[in-house]
Amino acid sequence: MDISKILDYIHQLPEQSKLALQNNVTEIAFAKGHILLKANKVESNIYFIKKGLVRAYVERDNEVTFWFGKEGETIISMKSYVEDQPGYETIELLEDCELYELKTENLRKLFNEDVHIANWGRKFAEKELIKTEERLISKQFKNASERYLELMKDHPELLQRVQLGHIASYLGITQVSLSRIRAELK
Amino acid sequence: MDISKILDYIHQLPEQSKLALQNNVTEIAFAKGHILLKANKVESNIYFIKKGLVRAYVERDNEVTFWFGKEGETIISMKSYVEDQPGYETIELLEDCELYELKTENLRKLFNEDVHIANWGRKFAEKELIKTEERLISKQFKNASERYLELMKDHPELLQRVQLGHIASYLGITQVSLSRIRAELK
DNA sequence: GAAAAAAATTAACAAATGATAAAAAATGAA
DNA sequence: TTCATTTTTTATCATTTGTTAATTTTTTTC
Repeated sequence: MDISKILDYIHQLPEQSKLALQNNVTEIAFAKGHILLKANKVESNIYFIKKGLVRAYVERDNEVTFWFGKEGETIISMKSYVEDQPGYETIELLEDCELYELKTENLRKLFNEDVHIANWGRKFAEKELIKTEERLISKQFKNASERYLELMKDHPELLQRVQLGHIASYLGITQVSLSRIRAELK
Repeated sequence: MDISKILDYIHQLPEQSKLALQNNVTEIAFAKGHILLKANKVESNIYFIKKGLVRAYVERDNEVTFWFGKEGETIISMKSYVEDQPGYETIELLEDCELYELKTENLRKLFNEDVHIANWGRKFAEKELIKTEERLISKQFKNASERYLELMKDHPELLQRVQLGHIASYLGITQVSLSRIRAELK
């Protein structure tokens, strides 16, 4: 998905504002397995995914995957981006990826100069917020197998592209539990 | 908490922009038990809490409380505010409340006219996003009693002001489970 | 302050999920 | 292809959380 489409997909922008953003973006590619972003560091770039798939995880006793990003989606260390503080997430590439890179610093400048871009940034955060809130609510009153079915319905392609251990972690259960759930559904 | 402080608390605003917002705000009060916002309706106002306490819940077989708002916080039906669609949450007043009311329509106008207000709105969504994401992650790798201890640490006053059934629901467990956890901690 | 109503706790048993280990299946490298 | 490695499944038992119902405590109302 090319950058112009990605930007508009987040929120429609006037041509001039879109160009201002595009002028600050550079293309970059990494191989599967690459760690794009490390936890506990202030990250100074954000990325848009042109092609490929990544996951965000938090490291504890085990790794907890809490987000998958694919074509058209945006990779951000929220804490870095919002509060200039070290982030809690690590981003790992699950496939070879082509990315668009944008320096946070430049984006901030644009936010202050262009009301359309400021509102575009607002829309981005608001949409992400709704998605996250819906997942939280789903986690609160659906059991593991309902959440699995929901994921199958909403993002069937993930099950083809991501190994089950990561899916299980994303659903908040162990891989063994997920295997059991899948067996029961047959 | 008065409106000027609430607005700045979300994100510092130039005096003129703050006044523009304040000019669109009216004060209003409701009694404990009042339903401020109903699920499945498009809501045309947002509210800032001057005084009091509210909860947001989703209705399923049971009620699932997923948010508490107190002095200084903002009451929004996210779906209404962001996508002009009926929201999923109902807002109930847990105490007598004094609120500041702001018409979504007027806020949208201000977002398009004033870059400072647009960025203020962006910051609001971003901060809420981080809070929600942290709760999601916490839900993903902490068990019920760890989540209870976390809530006690971060928001001890809630335990004084909110009945345990709502707390249990917020933590994603039954009230009976919460009682058991509290008994074990003694 | 007593009675009624609501909220919180306790107990017993059921169901869901976790932990560990072993086996089977799939994937990748030589 | 074949061997080694990784991923997934299966099985068993332990732990956590849910369900229901009864009891106690707290709050509200008259």
